[in-house]
Amino acid sequence: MAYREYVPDEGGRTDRRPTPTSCRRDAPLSLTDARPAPCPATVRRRVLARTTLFAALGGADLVDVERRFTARAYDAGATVFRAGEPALRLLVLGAGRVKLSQPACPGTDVVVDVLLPGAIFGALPCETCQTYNETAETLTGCCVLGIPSEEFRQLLRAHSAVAVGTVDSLGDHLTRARAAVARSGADTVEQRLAATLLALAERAGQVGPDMTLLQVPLARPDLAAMCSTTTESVSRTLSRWRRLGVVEAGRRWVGLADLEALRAIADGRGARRE
Amino acid sequence: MAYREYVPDEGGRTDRRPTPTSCRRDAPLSLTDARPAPCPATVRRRVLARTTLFAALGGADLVDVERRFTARAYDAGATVFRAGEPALRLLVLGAGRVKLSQPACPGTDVVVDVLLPGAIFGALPCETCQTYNETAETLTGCCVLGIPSEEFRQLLRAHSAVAVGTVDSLGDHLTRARAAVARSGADTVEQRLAATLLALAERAGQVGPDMTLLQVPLARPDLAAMCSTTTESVSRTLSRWRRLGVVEAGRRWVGLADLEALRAIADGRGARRE
DNA sequence: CGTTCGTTTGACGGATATCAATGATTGTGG
DNA sequence: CCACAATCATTGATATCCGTCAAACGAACG
Repeated sequence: MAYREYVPDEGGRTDRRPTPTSCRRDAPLSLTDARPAPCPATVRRRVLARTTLFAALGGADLVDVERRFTARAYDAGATVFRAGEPALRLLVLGAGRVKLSQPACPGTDVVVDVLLPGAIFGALPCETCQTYNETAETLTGCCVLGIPSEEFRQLLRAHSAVAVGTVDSLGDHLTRARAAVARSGADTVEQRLAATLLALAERAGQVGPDMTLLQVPLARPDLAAMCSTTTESVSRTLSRWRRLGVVEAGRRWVGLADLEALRAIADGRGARRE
Repeated sequence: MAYREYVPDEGGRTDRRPTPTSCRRDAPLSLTDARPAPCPATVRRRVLARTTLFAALGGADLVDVERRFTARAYDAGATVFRAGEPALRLLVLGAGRVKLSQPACPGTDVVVDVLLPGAIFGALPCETCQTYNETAETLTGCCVLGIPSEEFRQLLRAHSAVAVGTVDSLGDHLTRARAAVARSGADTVEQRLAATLLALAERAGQVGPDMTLLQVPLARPDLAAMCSTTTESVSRTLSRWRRLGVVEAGRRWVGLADLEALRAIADGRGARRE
């Protein structure tokens, strides 16, 4: 993992015992209620230092780089930018979770990625990107660092370490995006959803005694938009898996109880027997 | 477009008149029969100079960079590397067309991108890429330039212009990959196929008097693997569109006759009436 | 001329999108 | 503190797109 959370995890809140009166559980995520984190300079520097982007940067350079970024805090559910708006700033996610979605057929959006702290997004340096290609919405309270895209290009040229870091970061994003394309090729909803959840667990899974909890507060429509399916199908599938003991899930959270079974499902072997 | 073909287009062969005895036409692509192009040093340099990667590089630097690359020619249908093999070399496509595919559910591959000259592929610089994530196969005769990935990292650090170019190139690839994710979210095969063809036309469309010819020799299974569907569905859809006068298509080639209609289809308005 | 590959077309069944209604949870304002 | 609204999640019934199986056809190649 390129980056470890700097926000205290509020450890205690992870006590999930089954509420007897309900098949659901209290949302066990430690992120759901994260308030918009303020980003003082020292925190900013720590955040940047941990990103793939600026990992290779020395102390003095880091300060120089940090100075150019401005920070902004967002509530959960806020829109950072919208697809089609002029792309002015390159952003680095300091804390929280952000989802990137693109409009597909009018009316439906597809979630192309979920970002963890350290990710770069917004006005990526590329040839013909005058406008944002995606819409960025916060899934939790977030701290976002930003820099005018022009200025970032200067940084690239000035600090070769930044350029190398950016290359690495973009390489990761590209790898992940292509994996998403491959995932979306699976023919059944079961396979796509299983693969999507496993990929999320890889990046944002909090391993617990009886399940791996996805530290991303995704609602059913979000999951649907990641799997090219509908809210209802996601719900049905999760219910079925819950009955089989493969996952646990509630309002805006999912935990993976049986990773091996999910892998089997993703590969087209196993599951489904109603 | 970041790059213009350096292989002579053999212009004359584009005379496609409808063969009366058949609904198909002679393959009108000027690439299908491209023999594996030899890549002498001067050509190599010209190729590299035109890529986004090395666009900003000065003359002396360019020579230095070029010297480190080795060239190799491939026949059409050759495998450059396979997913899972140790990722040793970063490659730059000099001439021809390459498709990248990832194994999805066992047995089915998904085409995650089609590469044009100038594209980088293979061992992309990213954090944890020990093995190739995709399989690269040539769709035409190709000239491929390669460099050990370690050596490329040195290049990145040594020439900041290379690093900036790489960032731009990766940004383009990422943009395209995310667009592919969004495309694959459309629910009907018609929409996905239309969007895919339009995206291809944008990059590799040769505009003619009565249609835009896709200069990529994609077979039906290839198109199917780009749209997450089956050969049969692609064939049926193309046949329907052919009857409506929206496209023309034959063995390993597709021409778009009515772009506006295709856009309407991709957006979920229009088409289908058998 | 025969073989092979790429493509086309048909028939059928199943997975899933769609429509619709209910239930659970959260937050708000009285 | 409670009632209400709003959001999110679940479940059912139905229609249909499309994946699967099967077969035939045309083009290319030796």
